Amino acid sequence: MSLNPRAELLLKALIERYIADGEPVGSRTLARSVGLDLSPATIRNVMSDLEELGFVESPHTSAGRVPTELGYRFFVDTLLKVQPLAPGEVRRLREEFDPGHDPQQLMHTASQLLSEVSHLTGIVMVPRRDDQIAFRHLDFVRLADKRILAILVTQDAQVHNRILTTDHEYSASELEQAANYFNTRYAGVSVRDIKRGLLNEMKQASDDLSRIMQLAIRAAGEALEGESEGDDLFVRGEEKLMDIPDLGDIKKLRRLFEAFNTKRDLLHLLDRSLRAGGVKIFIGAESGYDVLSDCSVVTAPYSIDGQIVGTLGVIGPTRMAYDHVIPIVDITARLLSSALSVGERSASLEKEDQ
Amino acid sequence: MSLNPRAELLLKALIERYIADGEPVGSRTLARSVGLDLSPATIRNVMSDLEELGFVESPHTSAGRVPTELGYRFFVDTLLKVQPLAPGEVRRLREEFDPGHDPQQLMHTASQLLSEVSHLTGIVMVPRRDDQIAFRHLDFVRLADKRILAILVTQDAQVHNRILTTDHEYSASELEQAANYFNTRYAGVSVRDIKRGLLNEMKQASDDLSRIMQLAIRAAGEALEGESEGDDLFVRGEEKLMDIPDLGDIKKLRRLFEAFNTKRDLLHLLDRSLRAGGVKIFIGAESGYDVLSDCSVVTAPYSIDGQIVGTLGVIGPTRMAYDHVIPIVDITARLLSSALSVGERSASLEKEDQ
DNA sequence: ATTTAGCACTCTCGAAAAGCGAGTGCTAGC
DNA sequence: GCTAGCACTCGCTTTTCGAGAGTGCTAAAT
Repeated sequence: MSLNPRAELLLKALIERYIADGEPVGSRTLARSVGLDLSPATIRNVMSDLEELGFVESPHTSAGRVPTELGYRFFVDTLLKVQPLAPGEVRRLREEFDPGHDPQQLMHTASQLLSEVSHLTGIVMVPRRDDQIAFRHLDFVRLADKRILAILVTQDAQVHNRILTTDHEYSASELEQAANYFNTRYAGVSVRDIKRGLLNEMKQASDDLSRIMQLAIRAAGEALEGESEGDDLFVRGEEKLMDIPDLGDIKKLRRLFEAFNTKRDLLHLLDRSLRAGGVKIFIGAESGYDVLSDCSVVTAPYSIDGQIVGTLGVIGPTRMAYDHVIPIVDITARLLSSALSVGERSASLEKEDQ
Repeated sequence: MSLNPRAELLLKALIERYIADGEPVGSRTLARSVGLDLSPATIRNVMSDLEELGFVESPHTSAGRVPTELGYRFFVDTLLKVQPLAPGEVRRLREEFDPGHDPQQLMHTASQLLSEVSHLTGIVMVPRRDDQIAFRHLDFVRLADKRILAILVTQDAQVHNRILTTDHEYSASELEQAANYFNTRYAGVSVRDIKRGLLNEMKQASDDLSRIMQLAIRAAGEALEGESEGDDLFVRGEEKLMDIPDLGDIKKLRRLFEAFNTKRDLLHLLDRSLRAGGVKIFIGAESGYDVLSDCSVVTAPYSIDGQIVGTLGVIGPTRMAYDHVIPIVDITARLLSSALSVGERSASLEKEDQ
């Protein structure tokens, strides 16, 4: 679907104006704000066409025009020129990402920064895909009788832990032995492969060893899975959503906040955008979740050592400054990737983020 | 300050009614709802007295009466009879506290339950007082060059971790040696004492050992302190606050949500109620934080093996069902204490919670 | 064929006005 | 000390009205 250049220009001007002011844009205003020397009447004719095509609509007979979701979509796809970030903001972001921190902390930082810099709600999905995360280190700590604390460190330096209750009492040296065996044997192997490998192994192994290894496999499995509820999503700056006037209606807002606590829908959405590389934008109902119906979500995947492991982004009103938000999300994803990657700094960042 | 019995009865009836309906209570309504056979006019006279004393007020000339903060205070202090919890709710709470879980998870559960059962916002403060928490186990994991992951387990089976960047490269065996030394020597000692002890020790020790121990002290110190921002407070069910009609004004609500993210004020408040044992109630401005001006906070401390370590509670409208909320907070605190205590089950719970 | 000027029309928003209902305070009588 | 009655006060809702903004249409101009 293509538009004549003048119509495009006007649509662009209208959307930018609407994003800036939040009020329906009338023909006179638009005539003045756009460079072309056209009378309001002409503009009205063009608007009429745009309305026909579904790009704009008017809230009521005598208000100006407002972009529809389709209009926004066309805008971000073909009209939008993203603004380079202010150097100050880039510096700010870069400084806050201290690669010396552990992943949890980095993701926390990321969500916080996304929120602060964009003035929207920042979200970071924590990776929890056992096929992509490699095992690094396992450690047992004896608690009371038959209760053992299993600590599992993954390649990304993330620490998972879980209390196991066993039916047999293990000695400290037994535990140490099991941990050692496990550590030397499985370092660097993906968690999923370990699970498979262990299943085989247990069939062959002697009874005694097998019992301890059974423990180890439980530790590995449960430490990762048990957490799935809880620490899998960072959300910061939820309160910023209260500034969205379209959500004046508290009911909607409440449902949105419930969604933050349930997390399920949000995780699905982020998971969807995991597959597609690069910045992805969901406008209003496009997300498919009607809690997000008046919101847009801008996401970007982030990676560890080149492998995509999670998604981050922001949630805000459909009427957001996409040209500003997109680079923020983009750069934050890169910075996080780079800080998480234990290897050398990602070269792509150095090249592109100025 | 004492009231004649009839006035007390009426005040009690008025507050209960107001808590139930949320609307100013007029003399006729009150006359009907209270058992006494009095005419509205008589009630009006009593109300006039109560208003004089500052227990009630009317929003405007011709509305019913509404309790003041002083009224609520008098109510909870001397008129309130707490309702025993419904057996179903007690069972529900008890079942959810699986002592097999780790502390983080238990606290998460606690905040979730507080919110669900009370229909208010649940908060749990995570203890982080280094003088009360004993050291249990330390472990180092080598990451890339000069980056070491320190994992510290405290007596309550809480796992803390931190990435240290060192200026010297340590071998795996050096690290193991340091951890071993530390573990055998300091098991059971409070974290604060370890810090002090180490300072002395480092002056005497040889250079080589001292360097490794320096690492250990950094690990111990930073692992605990580095977390102070982030995981120190669980808040669940914030969205329930949106149902408070007194906060219809979004501005106030927004400030409140900001307070949840800042956490500072909330932590102070919870810290204050740490000292006083038992359930503590802050009504409106009593908390001293004006974000909480239209809210009440009901808190109770919880303990590990008999020693108070943290506080939990709920935040809701001043107009909340105190008789119901108080036992919820009370029992949740006990159940959490009991689940956290690695020793035998706390006897006090068994006795009192029915 | 496109653009423009003019004009009648529609609709929202805010202020002002009116009516309703709930509840009070007061006074006089029981 | 309690109650009945009554005038009065407010807040809330609905209505009315006018102003303002912006549109669509038509007819003229380029």
